[in-house]
Amino acid sequence: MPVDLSREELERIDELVGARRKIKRGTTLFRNGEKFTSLYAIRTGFFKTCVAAEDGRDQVTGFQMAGEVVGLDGIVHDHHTCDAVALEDAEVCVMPFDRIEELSREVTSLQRHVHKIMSREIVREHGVMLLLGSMRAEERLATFLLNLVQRLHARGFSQSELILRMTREEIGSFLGLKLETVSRTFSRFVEDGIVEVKQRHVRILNTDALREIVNLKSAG
Amino acid sequence: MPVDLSREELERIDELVGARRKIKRGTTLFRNGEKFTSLYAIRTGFFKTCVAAEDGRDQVTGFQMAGEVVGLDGIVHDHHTCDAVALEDAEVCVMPFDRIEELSREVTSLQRHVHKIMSREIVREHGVMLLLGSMRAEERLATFLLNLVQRLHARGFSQSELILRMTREEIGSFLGLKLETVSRTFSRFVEDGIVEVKQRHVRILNTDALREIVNLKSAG
DNA sequence: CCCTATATTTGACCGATATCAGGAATCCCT
DNA sequence: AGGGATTCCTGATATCGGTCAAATATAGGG
Repeated sequence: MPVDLSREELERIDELVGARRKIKRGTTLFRNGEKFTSLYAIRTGFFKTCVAAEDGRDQVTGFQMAGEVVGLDGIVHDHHTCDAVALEDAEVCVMPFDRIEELSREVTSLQRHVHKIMSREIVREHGVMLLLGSMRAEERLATFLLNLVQRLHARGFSQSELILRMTREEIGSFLGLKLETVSRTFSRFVEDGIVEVKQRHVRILNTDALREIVNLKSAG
Repeated sequence: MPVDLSREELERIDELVGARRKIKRGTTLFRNGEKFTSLYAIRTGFFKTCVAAEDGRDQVTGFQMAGEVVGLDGIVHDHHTCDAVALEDAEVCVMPFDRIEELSREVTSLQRHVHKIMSREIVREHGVMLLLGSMRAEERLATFLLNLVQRLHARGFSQSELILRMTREEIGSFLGLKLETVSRTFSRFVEDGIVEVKQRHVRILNTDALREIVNLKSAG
């Protein structure tokens, strides 16, 4: 992860990373109610996090990929308040949180880094709230695709091609839509020549059209 | 704020609180794009925070009252990414963030406290995502009222009576509804004898009914 | 204390998304 | 490679909340 660190600082931070842990597709890294001990840096694989209401409803709160950190929800109450589920076989670095706190008292840049990670998550969630609170189905899906492809691109993957690791239902849960609406909206994008879709394989043919869908609507 | 601290630690933390600042109703504590310098602990008054999309749409991301902290969004990019607007004349403690970081390297309990505040905000936002993503209008408003009254009660106010500091439009923005829907939903609650509403003054007559509305629906 | 801007309520109608249902494609395990 | 389960697509219909419009109430500055 990109922080400016001296050699010595880097060595200190190596102490922080405990075991690695492999997570099989479909299994959980942690679950709502479990004791919080560590943050997890995703090395490989793809996760979703979701919260559940008492009545069984549940809401995907995010999708996380290599280089991202999960587990921040557990800090407040020493217990996790959401589930982290691997959508494909994955590997994470386990970073015991008391070690993180200890080290970040000594290594200023680590302290700063931890704060930024948490703040980034807060800002990301603001974006999701904007999406859920004010966008229409097409805008939500377009926003979702642009966000995914941008994050993948930052990791060296294609700007225009991606494989969805999640089902239509999971996309729908994240976007506040039913899976049928997700499917129909994909179909409309295909009709309009904006994307090609073969099941989980998506190729973006017209990125600008997606951007327009996001920005042009409503109060535009 | 409730942390266990020694006398000495308390004195250190006093250093942290810089000036107080008064914010007139309708004016902003900080704005999207402004340089981030400080977190703000609300002493008195009531705020909303909102994010804006390029096209002018905007989304209220939360309402904050005495004892709560605003400004966490600014940490990632050293600039704020939302507006904090006072909904009534307010006063805040300005806490320069570099002082916070400095002190929390020395005072473990402060470090822990800062982490918890950020994690709490993340968890709160998960709840909002669940609301926006999966609840119907009545459930959203019931959840909103229960949450507000619970927070007010924790501050020594009534469990059943509250004064809304925000407009129907702001409630609607927060809940992902139009103001007309908020108004109509209030009216339905009144018809059903669940609440009394006189403009901004709300009296909850049947808390359990509100709880049922939240829990009983959908997958219940 | 009045006056005007702002906020709220309510009605009628519309449209986007949900719901229900059936069938097709695909994946994954054996 | 086969087969069953899961996922996905699409159509018909229902419904919730949005939109447009107008009347009323209220707050707060002058």
